Amino acid sequence: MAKARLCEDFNEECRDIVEQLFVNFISYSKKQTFFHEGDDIGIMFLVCSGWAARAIHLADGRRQITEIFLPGDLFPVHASISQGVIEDEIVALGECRVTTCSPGALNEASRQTNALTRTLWWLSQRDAAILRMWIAMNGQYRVYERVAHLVCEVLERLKHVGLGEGNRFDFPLTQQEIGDIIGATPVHVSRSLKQIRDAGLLDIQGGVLQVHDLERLQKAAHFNPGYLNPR
Amino acid sequence: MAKARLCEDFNEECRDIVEQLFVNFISYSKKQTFFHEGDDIGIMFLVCSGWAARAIHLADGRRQITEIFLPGDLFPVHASISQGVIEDEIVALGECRVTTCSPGALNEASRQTNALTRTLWWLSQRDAAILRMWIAMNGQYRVYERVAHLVCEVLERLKHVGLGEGNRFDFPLTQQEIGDIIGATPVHVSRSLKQIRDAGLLDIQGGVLQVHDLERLQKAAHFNPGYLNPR
DNA sequence: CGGACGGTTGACTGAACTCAAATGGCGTGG
DNA sequence: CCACGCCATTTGAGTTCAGTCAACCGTCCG
Repeated sequence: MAKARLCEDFNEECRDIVEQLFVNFISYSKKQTFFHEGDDIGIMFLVCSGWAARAIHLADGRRQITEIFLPGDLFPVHASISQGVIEDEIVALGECRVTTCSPGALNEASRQTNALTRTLWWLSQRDAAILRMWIAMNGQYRVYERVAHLVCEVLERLKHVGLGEGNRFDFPLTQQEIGDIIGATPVHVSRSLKQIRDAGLLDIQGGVLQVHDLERLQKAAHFNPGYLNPR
Repeated sequence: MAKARLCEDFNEECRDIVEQLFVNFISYSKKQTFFHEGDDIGIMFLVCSGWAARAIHLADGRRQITEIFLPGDLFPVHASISQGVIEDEIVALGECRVTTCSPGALNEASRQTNALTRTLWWLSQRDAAILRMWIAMNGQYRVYERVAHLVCEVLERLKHVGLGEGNRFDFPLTQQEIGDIIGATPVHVSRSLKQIRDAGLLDIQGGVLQVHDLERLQKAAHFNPGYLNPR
């Protein structure tokens, strides 16, 4: 979160307010579930480092990751349990450090600072746009295109918060988890990654992803970053 | 919208406020695009009758419908144009009558009425939950399961606003449009619908869908309505 | 009457899944 | 330090699901 510059409205003032509001630090370890017992209001999380994901557990045991949270991302956690069954959970993908804040405090601050209001609006719009794009990805794209698109999106999002320099970034996902995001089996993810690797577009080694040819990768993914910058 | 009772918080007071705020009626005809020229803020639409959809146009010409708006649904429209290309549009599916309101007026009213605030929160939570479920549908389910799930979801949503009595409702979608929602070709949608029909689960005739065996349809769809009722 | 459109059906193709086995890294415990 | 087991990944072979191409039908509308 060091040099986050999410959107145009996120200025120094915003940063200061956020840093004053989000004070409690928590660390989650790989596969640990974010949990905050029975509160109706929920609690706001801001990712400092590492990745987290929201996942749906389907009736037949399959799992779908519906959102990933990268450094700088803000999201509410409130238990989503229906008839005693956890339908919707948030889980750390690798080590993940976050800070927290009550939604009330954030709303209060937002009432007093227009730039913060607009930043929160921007974030919610962007998150919704990502959800819609993932619907399109899963509905329309081939598996290797989805893998490529995911990488492009993550890289673009990381660049918004000053990470991903040299088209290189920490990539904690297993192929199983990639499959849970794009709706494919780990076997097919492996094959698709091999295709992309063999085409010289990227490499993954030791949890670090290096994009070699961003332009061709984006073309292969039909990636257009417009949806990540709502106005 | 006659006897809408969306969530617990949507009471008589809310209904009165909404009826006072949303005064301008507009009708859109089949395939007509919702349009409101160059405003940054956007404008709020409330569906009175008929269906509308938000669709993404992908680089290769394919189309993905990412949201459908049924009677009682509230959504903002603001031009989503990047580099002169329409990426995201809202279009009528059949005849669609709506009312409009400025977001500012709605926010102002919400500041004064807690029940309205909570209703708006409930709506946004539910919409996000639907987006996430659609990601899961497109990622994990077989095409005939997706078709069944879509019907279950629509029926459940219609029942929230007092429609769908007798498990019967107006269904304006073409098979092409169903395919644009669930990520399938119209040919395969036709086959899947035939399967579902032949199993005696539902019938579509003259733009009216009749569910014959809701329980078995829900089972075939792995449908669990929990996500449509955020708390 | 003719054309456009939506829906149905068949034959074929191709993408992605399943099942299965083998590899290699990594951490734990002897 | 080594052996072992676990986990993630890779690869192969066969199957199934869904897409493509194409023909045909019915209806609605100009």
